[in-house]
Amino acid sequence: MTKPTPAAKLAKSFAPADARLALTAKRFPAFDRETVTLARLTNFVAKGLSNHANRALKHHGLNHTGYAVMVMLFGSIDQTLTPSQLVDATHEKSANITRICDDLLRQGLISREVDSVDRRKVQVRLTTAGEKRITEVLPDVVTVTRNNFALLDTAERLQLDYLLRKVIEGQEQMP
Amino acid sequence: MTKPTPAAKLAKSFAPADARLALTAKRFPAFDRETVTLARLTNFVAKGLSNHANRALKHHGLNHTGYAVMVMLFGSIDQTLTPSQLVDATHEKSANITRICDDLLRQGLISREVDSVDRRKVQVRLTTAGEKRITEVLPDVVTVTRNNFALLDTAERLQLDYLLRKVIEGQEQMP
DNA sequence: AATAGATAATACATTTATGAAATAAAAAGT
DNA sequence: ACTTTTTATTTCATAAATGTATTATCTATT
Repeated sequence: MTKPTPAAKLAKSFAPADARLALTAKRFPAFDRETVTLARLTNFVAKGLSNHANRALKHHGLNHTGYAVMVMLFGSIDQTLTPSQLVDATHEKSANITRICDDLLRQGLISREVDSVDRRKVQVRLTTAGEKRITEVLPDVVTVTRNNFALLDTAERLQLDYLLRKVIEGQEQMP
Repeated sequence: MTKPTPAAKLAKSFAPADARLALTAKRFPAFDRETVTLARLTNFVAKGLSNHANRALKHHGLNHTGYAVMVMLFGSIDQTLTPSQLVDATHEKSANITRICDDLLRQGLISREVDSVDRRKVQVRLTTAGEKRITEVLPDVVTVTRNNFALLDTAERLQLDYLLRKVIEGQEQMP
């Protein structure tokens, strides 16, 4: 038998990837099967999260990135952030923030105003329509998001939270 | 004081997101802060993984998705899979697999052949050049991938593996 | 106060990814 | 045998994301 797959009973849709990575590890000894598997698992979970969120958001005229921007604005003082702060909060690249804000602006969900103190900065603010939209959308998306993690109990969620932050901490130390 | 952030010392780059989500939870009681946070953390870790991998892959003429395709082929019998099997192994959409294979074919790293038994199917196979390329690339990418998880010990890696699979299991049960 | 360097945001070209439709072949049902 | 349905892949139009360059403004240094 080949090396046992961790938690073999779980997550059938990951089985094909498991099988391929197991064989790669066999053929290429330096292959670090566990960390590569973790990378693929993370990628897969992230895809599932955004796919499910997008489905719930589509008929609200949003996708998961536009939604992320609006949530971050909603959770900010005066419902206002600069594009740079949106980059920091969403981890999207600045060019993507510009593009997404262009779209939200077209929909009338945000406004843009040059900062009067530092004129390099732009203040992006949720409009009344934007606040209305996000509060309409939130219940749906929150439910969908929760469903992704429905099988984890409270302790497991906290553990996952901790482990993911520890990974990020490691990533921050990478060149 | 607002509710304490889990593992507050860890992962500075997630602090802005934490702050926004905390305030959103305050303003919108139905907001499930912990699961939404988990979703953002997962998204962020996945971004970091692909960004770091892409940097290591760029001067090998690959990106992380093309690399994923080649690894899955490398770990397959006769180093051959159909596009559908590549979809199952990589979790990329079929149209994307077609596009990526077009590129790998242009580079001479794979071959495509119509299956003689079931003529709907296409057998995608790693060429000699493809095998050479992937074995050149693997050490670099494996090192980079490992570095992402450098701060986790063995038990934590197994725990993360288990939790991610449990999330996937939950996602599989979603409509 | 003039200049050099850093920061902020956007524009543009290109790459990457997707949904939906089209094409083709096999399998299932009649 | 014939029709319907399902499966497999690709095509095409579009969306989403990125890297790099550009413009503008601020900060620090001389």
